[in-house]
Amino acid sequence: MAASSRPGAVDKRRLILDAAITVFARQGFHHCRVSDVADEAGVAYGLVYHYFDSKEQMLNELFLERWQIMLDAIGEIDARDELAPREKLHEVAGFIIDSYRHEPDLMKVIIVEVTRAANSFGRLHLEKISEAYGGIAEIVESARRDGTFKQDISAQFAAMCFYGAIEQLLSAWIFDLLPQTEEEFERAKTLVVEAICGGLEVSPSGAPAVSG
Amino acid sequence: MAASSRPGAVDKRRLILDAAITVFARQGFHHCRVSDVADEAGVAYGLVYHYFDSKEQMLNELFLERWQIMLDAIGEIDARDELAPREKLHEVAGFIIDSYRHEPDLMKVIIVEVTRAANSFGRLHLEKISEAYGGIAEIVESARRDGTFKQDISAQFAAMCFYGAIEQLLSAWIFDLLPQTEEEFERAKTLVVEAICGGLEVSPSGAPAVSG
DNA sequence: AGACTCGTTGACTGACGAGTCAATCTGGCT
DNA sequence: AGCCAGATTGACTCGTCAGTCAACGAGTCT
Repeated sequence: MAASSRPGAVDKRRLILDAAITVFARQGFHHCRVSDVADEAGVAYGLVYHYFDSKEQMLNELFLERWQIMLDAIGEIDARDELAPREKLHEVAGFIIDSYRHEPDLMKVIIVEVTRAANSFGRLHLEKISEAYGGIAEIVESARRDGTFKQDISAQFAAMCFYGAIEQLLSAWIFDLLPQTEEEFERAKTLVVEAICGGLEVSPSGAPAVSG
Repeated sequence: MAASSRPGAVDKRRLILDAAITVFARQGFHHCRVSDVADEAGVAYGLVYHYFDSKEQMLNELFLERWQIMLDAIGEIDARDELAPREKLHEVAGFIIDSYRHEPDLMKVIIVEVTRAANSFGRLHLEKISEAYGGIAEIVESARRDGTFKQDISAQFAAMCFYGAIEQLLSAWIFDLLPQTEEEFERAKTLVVEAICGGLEVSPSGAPAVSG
């Protein structure tokens, strides 16, 4: 595509996309100007339109690029037969949480401007977003089949609860409502799975978790 | 305040606010014009500014009005000592789900444009939003104290998971990803509590849930 | 050197839409 | 009737900003 001609040259396209992440995360997609992105990238206004058709297309591309990586990850995790259902969900939670840990701005943009924007932008990507729910649902479904998970909670429903819990955690971090330390991120991976799979209540007859 | 003079007259302020709910829900806050709201209300453009300072103030008011009702409801539920923790959470989930059932447009606006809009608008109301998490956390906290809920999952954390699961369900309904029938709404109330309190996994030693 | 291509520039345009305001209406009161 | 206060109207202003475009630069090839 672009900038493939001179090898030494910086990939301006990538540069602009990265600047967009920073600006969208800081000011929000609606409250920033294209010129803010150009300034952040240290590039002329017009160059943005040399590489992208519109402001939306940038957001578009940021979302699709990252979301596909997540979809692939979920698919791979589901395929690992050696893992128990709870372990699979732990891997999924871990992947999403690590995504936020390593690229908080990008995840913030994706969640705030796309995933949670039911009107306007998110609608376009509803299908892609749903694929993630579907991937998680498959993990749950196979756990229901082998008797590990309860029958009376549908896989789709369970997937929503699980994903919703994780996204709420990310939101809480984004909002600075929960502490963001390395330990907290690690603890969260285990706890969110424990909360959803094992439940908040202590085991009925006082049995100390799974012993077999 | 306004229109209290002539008793027979329609409360135009309320009329405009209701129109705003419809328009914001349909087109999204950012993608609608103030004139759309005026048209929907069957009122002149200028009248909107007679009753409200700005477009944002309308959203502001819609959110605060409804959210306060929810905060009060959560407080009252928490105060009912005759209820077990799980029953309290069932009441909370029920209240939120019924809110959506009875006023889907309003809840859609609140969730999409305020609650889930970390940048821009939501930031202003972070404190109010957090109060809800705090209210749910208190229910969880008392359950931890009396030994019903696990010690190793903090109340704040648990509250996030619980609220996140519910909000994701509402989102799924808003997006038309899950069926919206009376039965589904009722089932969801029980299932979301079952998922979070009891967990997705079947009870360890095969004990058939809480029998007491 | 001259010509050609593609990256780069930033001033400019054109549309859009939030918010203003002077004029008009309505109904009550004296 | 004449006056007043508050409701109602909608044309207009004015700033903002997405997107355009003509010009410029920097390599490359002949």
